Amino acid sequence: MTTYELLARNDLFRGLEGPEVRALLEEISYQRNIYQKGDTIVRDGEPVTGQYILLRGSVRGEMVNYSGKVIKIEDVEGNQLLAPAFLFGQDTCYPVDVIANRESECIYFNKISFIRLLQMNKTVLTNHLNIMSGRAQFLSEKIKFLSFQTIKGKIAHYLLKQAQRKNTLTVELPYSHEKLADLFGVTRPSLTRELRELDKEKIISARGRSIRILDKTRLSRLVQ
Amino acid sequence: MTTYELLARNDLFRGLEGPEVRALLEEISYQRNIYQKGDTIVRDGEPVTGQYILLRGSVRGEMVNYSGKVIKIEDVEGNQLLAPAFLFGQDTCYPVDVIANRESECIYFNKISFIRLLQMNKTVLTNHLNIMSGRAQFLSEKIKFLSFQTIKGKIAHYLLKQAQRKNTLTVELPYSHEKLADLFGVTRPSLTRELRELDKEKIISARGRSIRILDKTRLSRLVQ
DNA sequence: ATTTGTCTGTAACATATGTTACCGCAACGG
DNA sequence: CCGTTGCGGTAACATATGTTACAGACAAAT
Repeated sequence: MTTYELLARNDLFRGLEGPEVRALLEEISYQRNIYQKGDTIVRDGEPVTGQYILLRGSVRGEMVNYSGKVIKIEDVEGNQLLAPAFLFGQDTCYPVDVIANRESECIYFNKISFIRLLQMNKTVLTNHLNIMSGRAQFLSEKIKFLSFQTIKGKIAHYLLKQAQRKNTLTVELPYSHEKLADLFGVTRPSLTRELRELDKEKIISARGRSIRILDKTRLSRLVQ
Repeated sequence: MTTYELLARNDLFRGLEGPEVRALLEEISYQRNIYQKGDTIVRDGEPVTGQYILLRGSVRGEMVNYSGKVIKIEDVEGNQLLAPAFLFGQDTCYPVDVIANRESECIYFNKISFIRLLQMNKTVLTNHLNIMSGRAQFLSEKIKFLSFQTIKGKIAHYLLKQAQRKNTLTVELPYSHEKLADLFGVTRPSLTRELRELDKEKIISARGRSIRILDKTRLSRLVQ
């Protein structure tokens, strides 16, 4: 697949065909780079001078805190923008190291070129606004979530949202307890314990990943 | 002060003069509304169809959870965009009720007009990208903060950041323990207790709001 | 068929934090 | 001068959650 076809599948170019993407990119300067597993793509604290797009591969964001300990922040898989919310704004330094998990390919626009790109095409502009909005919405949701004090509160909130979205009382968890616990910011055994307890209290029926809401009223009361 | 002069001081129009703002707005349709104390400006769950700008006054965002309890999310004072990150993206419904704290004035662009505005002027476009980035950066910072598990970790992180910013070892807390505890997402007695303990361990010297970092190395180790 | 790894379930125990209540101090206004 | 108020400090106790470790179920790989 050509770079243009790959890019046409990226959210930034959603709605455009390969040839249109090609026409846009012919007017704009950019670089392509291939990184090997373990290569550092950007460093924590480095100024953000442009926009990277991960075409293929997988990278991770790592944060180093004052005491030198490394914390993985998140994985980014294939065909996405890296740190779309850090090219603009006051604090235009990368908040993390970005390191390739395996062989990965990136395309890079410097800031001026990227702004031109946004101005040249209305679709690209609205796509980018969508991406940034999506990011902020994701973060905002995550904060609400982290603010629910108890694990049961988080479970209740999560289940009620899922149930509401699909308009059903049975929820098939889309992740393992392990991943879900990460999402909730708690440990796996604690999450499992609380799920078991809700099951014992007959508020939900939980067997592994499949959960059925038995008593919506009591479940609702658990949301802080 | 005219509407144009007011808007010219808004971050969205930063870099433009009153007459330029006027020229832009003459080409674009918008509404002006005045709200009285207690009026609801937007409702939780309502679809976002355009962009509000709070010209003057003060509003608050309130969230109602499943169990009907009201939680204040944040205050927005004068001359700012309301929910700049929710006009685009998937989830284009307001996540909160927005209610006027006192008499307030808003200007409203529908989505189409707003996109036109962004396209008409490069300065406005980059300003808006800056606003949205700034929002995401703020949220991202907040998440990092909430993720530090222990209260001591939060204190350490906070103090080290303050100290670094002002390049000094003495920090005068800008808030009461009460407010700071809110910011940290913990209770006031707990925050005070931890501060006292750090003082006892001679890692900091804390007397009320004035704090002096005594052992930066050990303080750093507390950041998770 | 056996091994391997991943996932859920479980338990004992440690610990961080919340809850509630009270004290004393300083600032302030009547 | 004296009550009021807001704030920091403190303590006893309750509880939520983390830590660590292990066991069984199941699927994938060999």
